[in-house]
Amino acid sequence: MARNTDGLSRERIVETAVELLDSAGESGLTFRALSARLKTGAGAIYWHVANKDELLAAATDGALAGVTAAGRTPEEAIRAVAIDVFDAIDAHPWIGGQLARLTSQRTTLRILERLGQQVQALGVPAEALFYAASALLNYILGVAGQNAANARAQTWGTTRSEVIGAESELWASLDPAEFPFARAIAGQLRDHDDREQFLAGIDLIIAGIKQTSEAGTTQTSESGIK
Amino acid sequence: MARNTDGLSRERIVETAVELLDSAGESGLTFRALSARLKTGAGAIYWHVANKDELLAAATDGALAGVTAAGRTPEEAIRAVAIDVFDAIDAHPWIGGQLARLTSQRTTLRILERLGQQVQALGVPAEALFYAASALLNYILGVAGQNAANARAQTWGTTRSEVIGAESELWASLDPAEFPFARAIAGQLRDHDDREQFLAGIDLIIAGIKQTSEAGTTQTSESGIK
DNA sequence: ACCTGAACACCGTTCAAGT
DNA sequence: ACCTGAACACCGTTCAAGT
Repeated sequence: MARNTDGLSRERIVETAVELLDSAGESGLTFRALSARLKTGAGAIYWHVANKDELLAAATDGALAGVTAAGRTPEEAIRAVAIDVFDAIDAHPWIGGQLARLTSQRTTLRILERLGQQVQALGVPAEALFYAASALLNYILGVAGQNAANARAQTWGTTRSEVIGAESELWASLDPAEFPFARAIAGQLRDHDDREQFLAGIDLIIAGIKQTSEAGTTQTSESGIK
Repeated sequence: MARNTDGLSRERIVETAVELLDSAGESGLTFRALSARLKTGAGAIYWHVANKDELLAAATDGALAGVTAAGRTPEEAIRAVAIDVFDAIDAHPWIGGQLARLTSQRTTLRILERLGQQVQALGVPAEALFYAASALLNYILGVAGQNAANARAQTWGTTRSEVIGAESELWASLDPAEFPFARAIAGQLRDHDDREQFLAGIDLIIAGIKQTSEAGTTQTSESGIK
């Protein structure tokens, strides 16, 4: 490593793309901006990277490479995987948008693998494994997408708590006949913590997985053993 | 209604945008294509619609206006909401991508309201309502995003089952040391039904919500009553 | 083998000018 | 009040030409 410091390389391109995404957001990554920062021509990048989608996938893949599954129990390990993904998105909000678009199947497959191994360790019967693990993955991807959308909706000077505060007031002022629920939880929206909310959802799914698999068979039986 | 058949109107613009999205996908909606179909100038649309984001939000909102919450039990009603969203995405794949981007907060708020009312009916304690309902919403949005991504990855002539079959074979051929889980469930991936998988996830979350709220307090107590 | 940079075929959006 | 359509300021991608 550390060879070829001056010449262009896929590694250096992806690295610079991440810098651009971190500092200027999704819309900041441009082949022109990228080539300017790399002091090269716009077309040169295409020698090392097929197109923008591949570049984004590589950037996402790199940023999530460190997702592990440490924990003394399967439950803890599942939470650890989820937290790793959450923290990565927190540090690089653009990851959320990419994950939700699935352009990087390799990345989601790796996360699914980590989750699935722990779901297996939970004692879930073989025929229920796929649905259980993918429920966790889809939930994580949903939160990822929302976080990215929230980050995108901000930018213009406002802080997160200002946005949440305004949204909470909006909910509190809705028509009581049509939106009783939103009104009732407006206060919880204002005071909630994103990470706690995220983990509460993970815990609900884990609880559901454990309970359903303890019950012996799922409601949709006769589908596994044939 | 049915007035102004010839003149441009927000209604007619949104309607035509949906046609374009349905027939040509997300990339098919262009102000040039739209104005050509409406036999008007590209700039005329801006008189009725602020920009493309607003147009997409209006299209998404319209396509999901029919989401209801019919069902004899809260569980059934939650499933009904989820199925309505799933079916709408199935019919108009571009909705998934929009929902995951949250450009249409009104739409997601309405879905959250429907889900939340039923979660309330489930007997969930007040301080756990927000997390429970948003877990369901985030899961639904996650699946929505994945469906949209799958639809996007297809287009080029291949059928859904061909794509799934190829992916299943890939999983089966992965390194057993690194991807034991993916290998184990490759068959389930091949044979699974998208709707059944989606509903299985909903059921897991419902089971988790019921079990956690029956237990009296959640792990994260002391946060609600103060 | 790798890089340059002009050119191509698009975008969303604006805006003077029309009716 | 509403519409026209040329123009602006961008995009991602290609490709002849260079080294």
